[in-house]
Amino acid sequence: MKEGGIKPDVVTYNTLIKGYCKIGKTRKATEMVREMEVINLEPDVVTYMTIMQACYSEGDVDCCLSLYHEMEDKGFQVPSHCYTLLICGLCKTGKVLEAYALFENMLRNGCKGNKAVYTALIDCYGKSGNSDGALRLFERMKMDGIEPDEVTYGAIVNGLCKSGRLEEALGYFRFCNENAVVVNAVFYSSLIDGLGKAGRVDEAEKVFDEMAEKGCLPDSYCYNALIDGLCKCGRIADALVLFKRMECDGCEHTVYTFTILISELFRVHRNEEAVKMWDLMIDKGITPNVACFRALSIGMCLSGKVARACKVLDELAPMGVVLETAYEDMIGALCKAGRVKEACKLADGIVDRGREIPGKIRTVMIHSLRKAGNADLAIKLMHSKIGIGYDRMRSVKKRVKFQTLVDN
DNA sequence: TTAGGGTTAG
Repeated sequence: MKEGGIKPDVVTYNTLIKGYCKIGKTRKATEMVREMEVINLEPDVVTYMTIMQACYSEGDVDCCLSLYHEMEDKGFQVPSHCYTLLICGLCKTGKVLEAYALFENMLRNGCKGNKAVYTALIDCYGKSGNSDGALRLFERMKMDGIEPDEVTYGAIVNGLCKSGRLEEALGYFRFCNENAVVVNAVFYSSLIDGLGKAGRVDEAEKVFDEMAEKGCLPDSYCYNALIDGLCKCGRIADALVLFKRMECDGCEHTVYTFTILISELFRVHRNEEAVKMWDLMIDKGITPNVACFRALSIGMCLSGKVARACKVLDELAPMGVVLETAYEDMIGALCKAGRVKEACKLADGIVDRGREIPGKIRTVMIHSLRKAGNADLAIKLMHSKIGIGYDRMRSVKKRVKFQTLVDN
């Protein structure tokens, strides 16, 4: 800064930092804080909160925590919103105990709980299987003078459904209907999913129809939950009808829709239709993920089409889709089905083509055999030279193949 | 002339 020029103050820096955060340059924003310290300009609460907000948006809870500790060390008055971000961040990552501890801190330091914090905590308790804890927080929230809304009720119902407490979930649904709490599609999808998973798909269908009547359009979550429920009850024909209707109603199919149907079609041995589903998905430009390919590859492997599964996987790479655990899933599925010979053949093929490090495939084979209850072969593999001692400079022929494990 | 949060999936 030039002598006699106007020196930037903390507000100038905060504005600049906010700008960097806005364009996603959080690191640069953090560097600005160090720059401030160099020119003896103290960052203030707004500085910290601006960066913390950016870290929160990026899902970096550790960064939020260290900023919080830095604020505490400096003796700053920690604002309520800081606790909110930390608690919500911890809840998102499933750290229910840490989140609750911070909630206690928040209250101890004179801040009041709010809707977001209570809802996040209720959701986190529910997801960790502690619905009673969630309900206790729900009561405390009301005692605290904070009115639960459709999001809070959504979290409560989702938690209850996930722990099989359907009747109580339905009770809250009735309560909302009777007390003018207009529930949203998220709420409905949790309920439809819960009913479907509990084998009460008729009721799930009723709820699905009811929501449209009430002016709440079902979204892809609702469709997928009902399609899944219909499949689980063996009503695949109805699931396929709904699959068609979904598109007609203007609701996009998702990778979840296809995964549900591909799994189910393979399960009932309608293998070619399952493969057609996959092709349809690719044609529609929907990117498969690990779980979707797992459904396809396991189905193919168990119907004797291991090479075909490998071919599909190879076709994905040029599309920019890299599925880390694809081979592990296939080897695991074959071992689980007792088809160790095919698993070994697959393992050799993967290594022969240089697709994976031999040592990794060896570990996968040992784990898969053990998991499938075939401890004898797992131990035999462990004490053998199979799959190790191979490098690219040597002839592939010298390597001991996985197949020798089951040859004699 | 600066910081703003919560719920749904195979």
